[in-house]
Formats: sequence, C-alpha cells, structure tokens
Amino acid sequence: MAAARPIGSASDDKRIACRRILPRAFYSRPVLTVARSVIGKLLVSESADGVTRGRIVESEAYRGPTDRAAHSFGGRRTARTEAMFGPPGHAYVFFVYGMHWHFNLVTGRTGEPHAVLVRAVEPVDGTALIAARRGIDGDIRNLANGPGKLCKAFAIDGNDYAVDLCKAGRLYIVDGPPPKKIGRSERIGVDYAGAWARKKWRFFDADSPFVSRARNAYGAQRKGSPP
DNA sequence: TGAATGATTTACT
DNA sequence: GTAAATCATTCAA
Repeated sequence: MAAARPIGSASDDKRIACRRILPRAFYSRPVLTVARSVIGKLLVSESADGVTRGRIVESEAYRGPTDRAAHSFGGRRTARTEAMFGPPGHAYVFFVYGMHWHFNLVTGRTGEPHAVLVRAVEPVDGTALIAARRGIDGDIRNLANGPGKLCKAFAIDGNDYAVDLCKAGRLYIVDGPPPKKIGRSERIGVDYAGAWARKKWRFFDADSPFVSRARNAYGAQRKGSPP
C-alpha cells in the first residue's frame, strides 16, 4: 500500500480522476453501513464553471418509514420524497428554511425510503471555484462544513434531484480511503423526532477540522442533561 | 385557500 | 448567546 499522501496536489488530482466510481452495490446496503462507509469518499461535481471535488467527512443516516426524523416517516411518499423510495445510488435533494438545499444518498433496497445526508466535505479540488460560489474567502474550513454550505459549494440544487450517482456525469462519488477514526453522535437539528433524535446516527472523521460543529472532536458531546 | 414549519446559515448583541 | 432571513412542502379545513 502506498503511504498516506497529501491530498490536492496536481499528481494526486490525476490519481483521484482514475479512481472508480462507487458502484450501486455500495449504496444497496443498510443505511447505517453506507453512512459510515461514505466517510473518506470523494464527492465530484462537474458543472459548466468547472470541476470541484471534496472528501466527505460527515454524514447522517435517515431510516424511514419508522424513523421519525426522516421525511419518509410513516411511509410518506410525495413528490418531494419520491426519490427516497427509488433505487439506491441516486440523489435525494431537498430545500429547507426557504434558502438551503440538502444532498442525500438513497440507500438500501428499492422501496425502502432510506437515505444518507451528506453534512460536510473537505474541499480537495476546485477550491477557488468553491470559494467564489460561497462568496467568501479566508478559512477554507468554512467552505463546506454544513449541509447547506456544501450544496452551495458544489452547485447542488433541485436540478440534481434523483440524479444517478453511479455513473460519470454531473454528480458522482469516487472511492477513497476510510479515516483513521470515525466518531459518532446524535443527529443534528432533529429534536422534534423525540427518541429517534437520540440515536447516534451521525458519523464523522474524528480527526477532520472540516466537520460541522468542530467542537465535538470525538462525538462525546451531549447537550443539556438527558435522563 | 391558508397557516405552520423546517435534516440551516448568517449576522448581530 | 439570540434572531432574522425566506419559501416549498405539508396538512388542515
């Protein structure tokens, strides 16, 4: 095995471009498995203004129809959630808070409304373009360390709804090494889901400074005083 | 037809 | 720490 190399060099870029696109078999596994396994993989976005690549460092699993935090809870199948019920390896993209897009990977078997929310990415290639899209410069850790930021950084929106991630095109994910240590925590922003919000279905690279809410280094943080 | 709300981010006190 | 921004989706009527 090759020794660890810094990511982002020109030669490394060439190497990344040759990596295999994750096959549908990667996605057609239990949603928690996919959420954990996708940490370290590379998200690739190709658009008219250029190619951007980023290492996925944070994810969350949503397992409808039983998971109260999932949009597909109770088997709710609407125009919005339709992609979650479709075949694995496709994108579930939705709009929230009147201004932010979120990007998910559909997992499991067709008909099982399971998805993995990609919450944070470490910019690897096309950083200047990402910074321009985000309208900020300075600390690159802030470019894609959140689900909404990430979509803006990689130009993901409703046009990418249900796109097939298993073939080269607008959006796909290529193989990459897993991190040294994966942290776990409760999912963020789903307090309305009661007990389901307390499940530790958030996964992240414990050593990455590019995860959202960086203070939870090892996922041990708990807010408040649970029973 | 209308009202409530959200898998967030940003700016401000 | 708090609050504003801002609208598609959802559900009730």
